[in-house]
Amino acid sequence: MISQKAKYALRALVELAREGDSLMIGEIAARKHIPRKFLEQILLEMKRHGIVHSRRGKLGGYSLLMPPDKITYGQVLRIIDGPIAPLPCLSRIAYRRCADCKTEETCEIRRVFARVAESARDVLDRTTIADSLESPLLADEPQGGARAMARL
Amino acid sequence: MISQKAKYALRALVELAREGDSLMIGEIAARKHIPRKFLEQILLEMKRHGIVHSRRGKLGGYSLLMPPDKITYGQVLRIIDGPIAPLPCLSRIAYRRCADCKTEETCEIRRVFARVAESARDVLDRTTIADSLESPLLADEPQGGARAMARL
DNA sequence: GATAAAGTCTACCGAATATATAGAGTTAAG
DNA sequence: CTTAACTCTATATATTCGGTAGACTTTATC
Repeated sequence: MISQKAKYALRALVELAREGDSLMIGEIAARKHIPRKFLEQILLEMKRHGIVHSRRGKLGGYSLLMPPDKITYGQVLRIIDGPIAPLPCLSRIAYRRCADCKTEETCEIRRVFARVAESARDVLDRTTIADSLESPLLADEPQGGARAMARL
Repeated sequence: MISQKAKYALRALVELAREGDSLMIGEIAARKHIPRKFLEQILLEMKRHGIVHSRRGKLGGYSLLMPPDKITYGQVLRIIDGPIAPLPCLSRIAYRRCADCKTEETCEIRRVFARVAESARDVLDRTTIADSLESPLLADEPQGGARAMARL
């Protein structure tokens, strides 16, 4: 399960992309039903990672710093929730050996989760905020992969 | 990230499958470096779900109740860690609406995570304990499904 | 330059979850 | 009837999650 925080982050970014312009934090919070002070922390972190830009003072607000089709789900999730990999020894951003694992080559379960990680990245690193922008009613696949949208 | 507990469960099941016979809990714990009392709880839960069988008393021990190629990774992970789905509204075993989501049809992020869930299940529900049994050196695909192994 | 309204930063907090430990109880073999 | 296994329930401890609080800084406008 992804965290509530990550959901908030993604929805806020989608909202900023929809608006196309600067939005006040309170306005985003109200529209997406996100606790305002919590959203502050989230956007601040997005700012530190160069995803959004902010302006202070009256007439302040947040806006996207990168074009929506350059912001991937994977990027956002790694910032908020940390590694996508299901095992620390499979993480690209925060590799750690599994404490109780003698050698990775003979780990019985590593190869299985490597495939899970790979397919999760395949989706998350190719899907962008822009892909979530289209009207949900005539929603089509992100970029042509009809197979990917199959049942469930 | 999957939990430590799930890793223990999977490794213990692989060890039981390797042994092919009954094994004492202490023996499994020693071989796989799993805290003994923690493993007790795990195996008890596996027993409640019909995965393993136990015998009490002297000469007691645990053994698999199902053949290793019928025990999937997905099955074990759902018992120990709960839903595989990244969002509660995408879970098959524990569906819950996202509290802050008006309608699922218009949720901006749901469709993306539906694809992640699908591909994770694709791997986890097709891979079994038996697939982790082969010598890691001449490791090949789980069961011939070349598609499942496809690039990335 | 005072005020109001926005973002910034740091700290804290309660509840839940993760990772175990402890110990008394039950069963079965010898 | 003793020993050695599994069984069950409770407890402990640390970390994470989801959120609040409040003081501070910046900027537009009067």
